[in-house]
Amino acid sequence: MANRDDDFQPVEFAKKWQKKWEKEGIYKTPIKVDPKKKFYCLDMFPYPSGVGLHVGHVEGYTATDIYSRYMRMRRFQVLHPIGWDAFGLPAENYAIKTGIHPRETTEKAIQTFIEQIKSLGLSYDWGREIGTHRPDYYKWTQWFFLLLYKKGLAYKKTAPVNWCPSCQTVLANEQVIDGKCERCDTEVSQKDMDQWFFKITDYADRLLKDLDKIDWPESTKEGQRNWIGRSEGAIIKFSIFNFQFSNSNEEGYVEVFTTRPDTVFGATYLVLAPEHPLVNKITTEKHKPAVEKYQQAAKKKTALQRSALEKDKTGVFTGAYAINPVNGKKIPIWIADYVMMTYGTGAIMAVPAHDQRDLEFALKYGLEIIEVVAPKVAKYIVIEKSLEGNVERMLAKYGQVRIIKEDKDWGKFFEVNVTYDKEGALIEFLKANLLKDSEDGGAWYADSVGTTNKVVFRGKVFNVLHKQDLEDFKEYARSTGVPEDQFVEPQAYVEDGVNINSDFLNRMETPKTKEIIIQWLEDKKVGKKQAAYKLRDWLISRQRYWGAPIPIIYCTKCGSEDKPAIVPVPEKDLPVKLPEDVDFKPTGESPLKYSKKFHKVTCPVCGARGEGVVWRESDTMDTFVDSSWYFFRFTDPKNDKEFASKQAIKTWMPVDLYVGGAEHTVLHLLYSRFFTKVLKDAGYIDFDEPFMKLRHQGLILAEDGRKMSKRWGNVINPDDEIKKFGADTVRMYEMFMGPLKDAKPWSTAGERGVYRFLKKVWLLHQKVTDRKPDQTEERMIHKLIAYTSKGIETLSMNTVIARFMEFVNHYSKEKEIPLSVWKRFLLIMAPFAPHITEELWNQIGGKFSIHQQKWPDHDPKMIKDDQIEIAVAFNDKTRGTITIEAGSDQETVWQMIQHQAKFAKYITSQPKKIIFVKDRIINILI
RNA sequence: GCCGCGGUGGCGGAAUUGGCAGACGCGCAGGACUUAAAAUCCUGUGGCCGUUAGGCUGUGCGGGUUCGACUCCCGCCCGCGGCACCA
Repeated sequence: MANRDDDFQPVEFAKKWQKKWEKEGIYKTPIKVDPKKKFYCLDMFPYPSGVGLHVGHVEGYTATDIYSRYMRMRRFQVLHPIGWDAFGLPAENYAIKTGIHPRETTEKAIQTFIEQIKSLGLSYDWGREIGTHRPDYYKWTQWFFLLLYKKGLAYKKTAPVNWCPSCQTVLANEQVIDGKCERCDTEVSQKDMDQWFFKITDYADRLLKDLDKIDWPESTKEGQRNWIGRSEGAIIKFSIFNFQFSNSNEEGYVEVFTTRPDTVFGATYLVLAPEHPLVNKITTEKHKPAVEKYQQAAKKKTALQRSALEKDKTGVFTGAYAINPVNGKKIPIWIADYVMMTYGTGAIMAVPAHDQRDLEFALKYGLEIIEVVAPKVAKYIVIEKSLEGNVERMLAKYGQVRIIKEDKDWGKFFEVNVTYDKEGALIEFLKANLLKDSEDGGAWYADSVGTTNKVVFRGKVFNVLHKQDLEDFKEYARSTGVPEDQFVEPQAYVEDGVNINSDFLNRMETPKTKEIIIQWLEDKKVGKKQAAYKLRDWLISRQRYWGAPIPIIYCTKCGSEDKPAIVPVPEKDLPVKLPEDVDFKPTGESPLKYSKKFHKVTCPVCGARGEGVVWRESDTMDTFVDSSWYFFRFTDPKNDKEFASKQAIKTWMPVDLYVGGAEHTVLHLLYSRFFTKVLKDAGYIDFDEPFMKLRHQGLILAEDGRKMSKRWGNVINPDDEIKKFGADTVRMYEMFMGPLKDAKPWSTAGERGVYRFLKKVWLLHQKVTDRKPDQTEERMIHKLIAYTSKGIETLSMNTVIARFMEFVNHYSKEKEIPLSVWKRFLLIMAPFAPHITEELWNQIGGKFSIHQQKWPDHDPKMIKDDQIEIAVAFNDKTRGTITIEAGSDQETVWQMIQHQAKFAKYITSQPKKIIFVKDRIINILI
């Protein structure tokens, strides 16, 4: 049969084969699995949005599809499932607008997704499809909640939460971006509410440590590390001057967390967060009004105001004092909103000389500044014209001198590196010998990177240790006509160094000092070593309808009217189904609250019932709870006795390859790891990381280089592309665009190029012959097989496709292609372009299906050439190439070169030296 | 500010991890086929000089190591992503 241009109907035969694949069920997950040959290849399951599949989905899904198909051909048993992360706000918001039930819109969207995915020829096992919104799924989401509750990892507390006034719901910290709701960009405010939390903080250390054992992108691991935010330090107790807790005889104290216990001698005041519970107890009568006013104001501030944009530090004095445990010094206690209640102990010891924030605060309010760490070496910059005589020689007495630049007006600029013990002498010397106020700028300055609280200017040294000093300095500088923007603002010295003004710590160097002071604090029982984390417990309550209900019942009979007992729904009563009789309008409370049916319940413990006596929790769970365990469900999706059987989990987990967008760096990936660890501790599984190997797909940008967006009208819809060029083109083009992880712009012209390539493949069929391949051809296909295998395994599909193109270009120029070579080529291209290869396989009488064939072998011996072309360089410049026998030695190659006329002109004399790298290069130095 | 990633032709991107920079594709230019267009095929294509042979130069910038650097080291510049008053 002669394939011609006109016969190339990729869209048509794609449909034909898709139908046949489905009918024959060739992508069903195998039942008998050899544990050593299992492969779990997972995509991040999509939220079934009404817009349908995006080209970004196609990229990730194609990559895992190729991988799965390849592994199947390598005779691995592959689990490659898909499902729907179906709960969530968009469907509910749509319901609020239109009154259409979220389940209806969601199921419809799922149908669209299924059709789209099928039209791409992705090899999912549809028998394992799951949806988080279906009761047989969320039954187990609720089961997980109960498991966490049983293990003491789910708890309820009143807490200030992030409240989005527009979505009328609580947000997790992770969902607040720059103080705004990640979904609607509305500014988030603080609100006290009764909320359910998962105690992920219990797992902070393990979540951090276990990152070392998984193969994930470094950036993603780093993202998680930052999010967990572990810092080593100490807790130090400062007793409160003349104060006792009212309910005991114990002396009152404040605990602070610090990462710099070595600077404790420089602690000149304490700062508590405005909402710190001690504040009201210690504030003196005189200061109460100001303190309360400040607390009120702080409470009103949004997260946005309180953080980044609010640079100016504010605070008020409480009237109370604390005692610094290392020197007995009486220091004031302030409150300020630059201290967060949610981190550390909600209180700090302020060391203004060595913390930028404390320094700004201290300068503003005139608080004491004591330097306790000096840099081992300070840098001073002195200008030549500011001194008389040999400046370099004079300065050399005080430290290492280096010329950093020369200026025709000012002369040389010297940098003096002075050790801390000589710094005082240098300053004295400069004070005494500087030319003062001379017209041409007898000025000099010191930019002492270390002790920058000193500003040295025109022969005067300003020790900016107090607010007044700074003002004095500015005043003086201004009077000399220096523009305001030239002023050096004092910088706290935050680096390591040598302790000064620190009694028994003096002359010790920083990392060591920390150990010593911590030991001292522990001995005196006024402090201890401690790590602090940025990670906070995971708030999972949502005042929303379209989510899994929290399986909790409140009973006033088991508890009391004031404090109803929390009664978990017994497992046998799961799932707690979403009620139908609801109104979707957001009120700030869950719509479930207004469902009569839903609320009517009998206490499973005491059997009490009745309105206001027994009722259900009406909040639903954050959708991230649904997606924190779905990968387990895929191993056993129909099980109604367990979330998944031990056997199924043992067979398939952990996931061998997980591909998805980088936007889930912290949320989903961290929560899934947390759930996995909880399951391990509860004895359900025996591993503690769910995803062994993770890769991200990059963003696909529009043709104009911008993000695809309805607003710009530059969105590429995969459906349109499939209709125009066929699924194989779309798949292969997306793989050919560039490395999977990179962001890259779409190019319709580039897509056409891939289409042309596939057409060439199609036409190659005419040239198939029974002739046996010769040695060169045999080598070529062996190399291609080896390259393709490796390329798929490293997910560098783009270079594999480039090799395919080279191969096809080669045979397009030949008269014929041997059948045995052609067959193997079709086999290795099958994972990339499943439809066209199936069609061509069929045309040469191959057994159905090509996708069930074995991956062709390659002989490692065959991929090494025996004739090799190497570069010939003279004096480092490549002047040509020479074909040699593989493994030839230097002498042989050199002889050959001397016999070739084209190199003769370069050989002007005996070589001084010859550099020879076997089978690579020969470089002759003349 | 801190952390992470990156910077190679007109464009997307290759480069066996220190050994012929620019594979493959797009675009562009010239040519073939055609009444014409599309499709297809052939040739060329980093820059500069040269009619050719060839020469010089070239991987963000400045240094260094090396026979040899896109690749390793030091110092910068720019872009992207994340975190951000975290003590």
